[in-house]
Amino acid sequence: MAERAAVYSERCRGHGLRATPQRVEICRELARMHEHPDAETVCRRVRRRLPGLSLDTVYRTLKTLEAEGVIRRVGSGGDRVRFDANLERHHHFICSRCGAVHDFPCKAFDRLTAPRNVKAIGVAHTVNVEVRGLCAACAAAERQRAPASRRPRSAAGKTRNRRDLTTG
Amino acid sequence: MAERAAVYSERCRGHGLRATPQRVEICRELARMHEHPDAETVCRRVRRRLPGLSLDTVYRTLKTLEAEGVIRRVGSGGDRVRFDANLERHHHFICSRCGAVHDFPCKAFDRLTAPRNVKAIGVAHTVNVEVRGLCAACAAAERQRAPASRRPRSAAGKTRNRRDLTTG
DNA sequence: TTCCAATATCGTAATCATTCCTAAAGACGA
DNA sequence: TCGTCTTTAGGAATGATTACGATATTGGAA
Repeated sequence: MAERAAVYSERCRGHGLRATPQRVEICRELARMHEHPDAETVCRRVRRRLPGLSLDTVYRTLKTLEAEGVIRRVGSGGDRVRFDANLERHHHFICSRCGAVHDFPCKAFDRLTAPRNVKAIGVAHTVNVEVRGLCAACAAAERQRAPASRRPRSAAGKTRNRRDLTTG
Repeated sequence: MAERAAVYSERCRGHGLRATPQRVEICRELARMHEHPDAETVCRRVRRRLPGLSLDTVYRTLKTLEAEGVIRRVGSGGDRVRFDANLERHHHFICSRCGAVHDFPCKAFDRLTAPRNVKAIGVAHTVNVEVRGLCAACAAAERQRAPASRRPRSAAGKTRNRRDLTTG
């Protein structure tokens, strides 16, 4: 545990950042969470150790870590930004109806490398696969809505309550 | 031209949606644009034909089209959501520094299919690859900032001006 | 063709995540 | 120890997105 803190201190310094307790604890918490937390969730959880932590600091730190390539954003979300600090390679399933993001592992996808033509665009660091479709819940709702026939005359998707649907 | 409108009318009705002129024109404009426009850009362009178009309608329509799987969001963006209506298969390069999104084609990636374990999550529709790294501009800026040494003591990325950096 | 209920649109106001501000205090690293 | 970077507090501002009430339009039935 104590060693872990040292690990993240080193990581910060390696990126030319001061290893403040706030940054270290935010990093530790991110590494521990395998969900896709938003800034407020991170703040809430880190506050258990650093009660005075300000939300502003969390936003600043997350932005910094993203720019350094330590974490990444996920979900193409509209309402709130979510982050992914899962360092193991994994891929994403995104529900185009409710916006939920689920991780899944895939050895075959892990082996993919960027093709040559991306050199013209920039320097590639990571390659990940994004699968889109309907999550189980939305697919069930879809079947419910149109059991066998084609169209129930009304009631399109009503895409409300997009928040808090993202799970790990 | 006139036929095109009919095509999109049909497409709307095929999804159980009323074929209003607003929707039809928004669809046509999206199909024509191979960039990754945000809602406001779409609105601005469609207003050349439908001057009274409200921004609210654009937002609603984009959300509806996304839920129907006709278009998708891109970029994991924080500030504004951008959409991708490019129906040909292609993949994305995302700069983790400035957030720019670039398309690139790749036959090998086009052949990918969702692995079996996603069945537990939901029903897959599309598979796309996301490459992350530094775009040419940001990579150049990085070299400039730290020509040979390691760290210029200060000045982290300063991720400002994230907007309008997304190109097609 | 005309009518009607369901739906979509408009214009504007409200919402809400995110960022910025200042000053003061604290902490890191050399 | 010192200088500089960071954080805090506590608002306040920003700006994209969405909700709201009134009005207009659509698609199918009479």
